[in-house]
Amino acid sequence: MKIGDVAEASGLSAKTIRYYEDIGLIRPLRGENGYRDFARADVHKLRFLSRARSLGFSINDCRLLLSLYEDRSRASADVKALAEAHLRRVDHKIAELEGLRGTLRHLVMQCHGDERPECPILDDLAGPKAAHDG
Amino acid sequence: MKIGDVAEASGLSAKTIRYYEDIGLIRPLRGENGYRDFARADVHKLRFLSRARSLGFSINDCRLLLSLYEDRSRASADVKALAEAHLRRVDHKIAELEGLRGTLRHLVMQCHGDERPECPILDDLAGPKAAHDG
DNA sequence: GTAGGAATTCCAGTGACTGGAAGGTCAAGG
DNA sequence: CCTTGACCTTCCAGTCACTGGAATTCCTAC
Repeated sequence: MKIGDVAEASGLSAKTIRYYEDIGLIRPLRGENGYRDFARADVHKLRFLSRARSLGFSINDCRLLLSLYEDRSRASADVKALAEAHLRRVDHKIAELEGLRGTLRHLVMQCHGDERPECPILDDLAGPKAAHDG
Repeated sequence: MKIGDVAEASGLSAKTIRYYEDIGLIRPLRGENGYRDFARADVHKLRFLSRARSLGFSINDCRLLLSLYEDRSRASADVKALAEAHLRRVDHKIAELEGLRGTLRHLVMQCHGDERPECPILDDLAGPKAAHDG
């Protein structure tokens, strides 16, 4: 199977697949013409990677997940721990963004948004200013 | 004012401040010894940048915000438009993360997380498998 | 034989820094 | 006068996960 077909089958771009080979996530065979020749297992791995990446796992997590996936004697606890750690990171990120969204919303609401220069958004960014000292 | 003091006053690292000069956000003077010599206006700008960055505005947005800030005849509508666009990006990102969090939570809950190898998380990542073909 | 599409490699760029090396400057202390 | 140590300087490399593009080769069809 050539890289274009694999790209279509996995949902990853050919560029990304070559990159994944570069960093050692997959090791496709090569044909006589130098073209990569992907086995079914490679395509399977790439679909696995595609899904894991879409869930926001880092490449490093993906590497670990793949090795756990291929380890028939793994403990599901190891996988769960990884997923939980990632979930906590996602929770944290969401909380951070929600905080920032609150501030942004507040600022946007306060700004009348017309042709005049007065702007509470810029005033906020500029920070507290002494009353007597413009 | 030297870079260390400015770093403390602005909440940015000295490295970051040098970087901001590199990309043209600020232009501090230089003393005879080659050290940067920050004016009050520079510190003010850096605090502005620090705050804008902490609200998630990109460096490019910051550049625009700064120029609007310094343009006495700006229209607040321009600032508001920028902030609203950013707010939409944040909303979008939160929605994306929330979707992915739902999936992760679901998977984590389904995984018993013990010493056995059976793992719904890995099964999900591996994708649909034909029933007769392991 | 020629056009095209798809494959190859390699280099550079993204965003916003961060780390580290190698060296210059300054104030204090012996 | 010399050293120590904190601070400053520049420059290069690395981060993360790709992505774009150039130059070249391969295969297929007409």
